Amino acid sequence: MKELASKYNPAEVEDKWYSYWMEHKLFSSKPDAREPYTIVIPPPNVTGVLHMGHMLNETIQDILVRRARMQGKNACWVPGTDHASIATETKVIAKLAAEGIKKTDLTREEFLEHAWDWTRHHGGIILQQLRKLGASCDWDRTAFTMDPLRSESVTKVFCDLYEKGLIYRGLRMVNWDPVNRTAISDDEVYFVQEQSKLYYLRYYLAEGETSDAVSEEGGNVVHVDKDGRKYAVVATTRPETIMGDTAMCINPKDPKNAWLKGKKVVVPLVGRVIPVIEDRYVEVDFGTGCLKVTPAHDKNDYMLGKTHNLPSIDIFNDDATLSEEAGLYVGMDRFDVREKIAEDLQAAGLMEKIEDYVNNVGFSERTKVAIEPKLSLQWFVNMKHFAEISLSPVMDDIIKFVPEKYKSTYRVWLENIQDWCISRQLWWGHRIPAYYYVDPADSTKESFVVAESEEKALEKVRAVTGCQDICASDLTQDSGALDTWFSSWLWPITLFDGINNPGNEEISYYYPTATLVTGPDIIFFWVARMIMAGYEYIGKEPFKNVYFTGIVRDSLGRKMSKSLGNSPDPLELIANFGADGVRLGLMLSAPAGNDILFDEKLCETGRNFSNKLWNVFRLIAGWETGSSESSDIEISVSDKAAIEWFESRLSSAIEEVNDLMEKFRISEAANLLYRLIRDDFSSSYLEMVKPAYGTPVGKEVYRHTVDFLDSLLRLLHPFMPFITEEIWQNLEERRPGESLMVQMMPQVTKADLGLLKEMDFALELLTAVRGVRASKNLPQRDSLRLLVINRQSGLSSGVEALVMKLANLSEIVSESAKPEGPAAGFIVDTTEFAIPLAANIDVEAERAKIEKEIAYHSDFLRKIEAKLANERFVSKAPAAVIDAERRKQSDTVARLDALRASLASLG
RNA sequence: GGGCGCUUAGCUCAGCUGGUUCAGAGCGUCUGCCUUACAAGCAGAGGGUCGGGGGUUCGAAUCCCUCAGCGCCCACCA
Repeated sequence: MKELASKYNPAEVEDKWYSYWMEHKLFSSKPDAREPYTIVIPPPNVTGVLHMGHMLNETIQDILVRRARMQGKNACWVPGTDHASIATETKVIAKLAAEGIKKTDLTREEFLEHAWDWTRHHGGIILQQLRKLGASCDWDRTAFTMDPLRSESVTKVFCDLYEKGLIYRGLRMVNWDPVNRTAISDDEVYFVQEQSKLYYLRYYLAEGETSDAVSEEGGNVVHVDKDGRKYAVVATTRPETIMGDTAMCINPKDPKNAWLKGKKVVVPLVGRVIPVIEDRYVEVDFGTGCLKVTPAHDKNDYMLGKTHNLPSIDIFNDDATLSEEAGLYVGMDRFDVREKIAEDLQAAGLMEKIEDYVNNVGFSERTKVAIEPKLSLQWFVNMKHFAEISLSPVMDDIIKFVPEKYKSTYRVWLENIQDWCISRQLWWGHRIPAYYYVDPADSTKESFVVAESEEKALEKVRAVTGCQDICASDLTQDSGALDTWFSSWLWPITLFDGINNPGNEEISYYYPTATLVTGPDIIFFWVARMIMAGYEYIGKEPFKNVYFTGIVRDSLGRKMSKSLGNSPDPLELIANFGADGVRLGLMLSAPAGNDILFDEKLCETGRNFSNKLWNVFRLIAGWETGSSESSDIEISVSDKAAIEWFESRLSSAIEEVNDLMEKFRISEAANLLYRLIRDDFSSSYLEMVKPAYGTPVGKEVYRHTVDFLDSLLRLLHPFMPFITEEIWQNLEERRPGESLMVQMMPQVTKADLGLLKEMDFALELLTAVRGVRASKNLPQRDSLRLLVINRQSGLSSGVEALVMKLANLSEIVSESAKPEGPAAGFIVDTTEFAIPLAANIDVEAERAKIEKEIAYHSDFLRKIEAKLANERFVSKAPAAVIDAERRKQSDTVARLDALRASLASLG
């Protein structure tokens, strides 16, 4: 055995084993007779880089996959990336802008060329980084949401849903991103409370409107200017939209504004005469109770416009500058207009007042620009059908959500679902397979067909129109692209080619997948929609479990972000602490669904533990098994007890780990293994069987110890794959290509509960003796005598021998009473012990200590006795509980007796 | 405005179906140790009225009500 460094060096080890696993194709999966265990990666953005959120996510997936593999399942983890339509397009535009190129100067083809360049250049870095983490993905399966197979599937699905009437094109109020000049879905809008202003504008009664009959009676609030002209006041946060006003609205039950009923008013500055309509939608108490209605630029106004048949005036261009339609401020930006028009209104005497106001403003998630509600022709998926097929599987736990609380989030969303706007006015993405043509019978009419290809579209057009002269150049494909999620929602299906090639071997074998690991932030974007697509296209759930991780925050609880600079670079962490160290650190405090407050300290704990394990190996590897004769030496009772105990301990730990993993309590499982290895195996077991310096270890002890370590390595492997492989490979002779990765998890054997309990007692006794040593300054190398006073029951000889060895006792003697002379006394369970001391002890301190104990236990006893004296308790509580209570009572009495005896012996 | 969740040791959190000697773990703190695997270590110690109040129960950290504080999601009244 070569010389082993006392410090574990992950950098040397990790790359070596990753290459080894790759070389021997250990991540590779093909359908076979075994039970499949499939995980599809939540595809990161193709041009993204690894951040802490990914680290958490991918570590969990790797743990699940590696564990399943070691349980004999055919584990398959499919990696890939997402084209991230809007995110990538935004980045490419920014990059071009830096080079002085505007998107509008390019053709679609030229732009896509740039985008593909960018993708090739920056793409897939993140997948390379995942290897550093140890991710056991089947890299041969690496997919991209915009590769040919996935693209073809997307187009097919679009056409299919259109045929089924589940996709439609319609004029709707959508969220418009004026920077990217595209519609976005409701889910891509976030709201921010903003400090803004509420402008109160004067809407004068139109010429010829008589209001003579109006009196102030009945609660009417009539505004009159100095010239005696009557006007209404409208409060708005967006005065720049008045050019689009086509009505003013009041609540029919509003007494303040009753005088306006049926009247017409004049839009300030614009001069347009608009009617006053009535709708209960208007809040009487907000502002003045008068609402300006701009059907083209507000969702609610749009609804009002529809109900009351109002005209709609679109005053904005696609970039949110004022259009010709506005008539005023043409070409100016909306926010500049807001300031300008406020001044102009003021100057014209049309501004009643301006108040500070806090309101919620919607922003585009991608470009961080205020979204503009805009009426436009877009493509939608009818979600009613999908909501129906996807609710009950989650409610009935056919798809299990961990943690469960997200079930209700999911239900509420589905119950209030809106149609999904899937068209984007972007180029980077799957192009919408709709083809427009001018109707040959009526040149003013534009029609369209939806088809998988231009050829098929042409056929359709010819069939529909009956006109064979139409050729490809007469067709114009929709210039828009599809929402990224319209490809992601098919991910678990398209990874196995289940759309183009339904029922193929792969989809039949790997689908439904086992567990999806993702953040709750994309439960609607992605999780829900995958469930929908899964049932629609395969008729089965896409996954059996969804494990929602929390958000990784910094130690102050702040979200990690680039701008705060509080996000550590994962690769740097790996370089500092080893991938294993980082993985364990993350897992030690990452309960499902709870945010994790990340601190590098965690990784340090992980690294320290790696080192611990490494030294465990060094110790065992360094043991001499001695000459062949020594192998005949009979095993000592203490070694035998140690082995039997750890066997039981290990078995019960395996059982616990199985249970925890079953319940996705991953961090608890990590914690358990951490303690099992550090405390039970290293601190206790190894110290028990460790041979004296220079003496050989017995063959049987060695054999068992190696087996124990082997089992521990298997259990730990999913969490810390590199170091466990390194040690496993060196622990015994291995054949080329052999790997811990594909060994079986250790099985539960029978745990001897009596022995476990006995050892707990022994370890407690050991701690007590060490406590005496620490407080009395008695070095470990000096052996002590231990007296057992009035012994009730004994330890087995093996365990007793272990206590003697670990506590360095010369003997354990039974006495009927505590003998005279200085001694340190203590009680474990109900037994009193004493260690005779050479020097005098501090009697007063000792007395105080014992008295404190007596007080505590007396109080405890009082409570128990009160309980047992309670008639209702004795008659109502189950027998087992009463028995336990009686046992507590007698134990406490015994303990108190011992304490009092101890006190008395102090003299 | 609606919904969900949280509050247990200095910090981060377990504590599951009310009862196991139940008040726990890790980290941090303090004390002593360079003991031939490991100072990235070992041994020992201290530390909590389980957010406040009320109720149910023989029995409550655990169930119910209420108050306070915190967090998240949804909705978007100009």
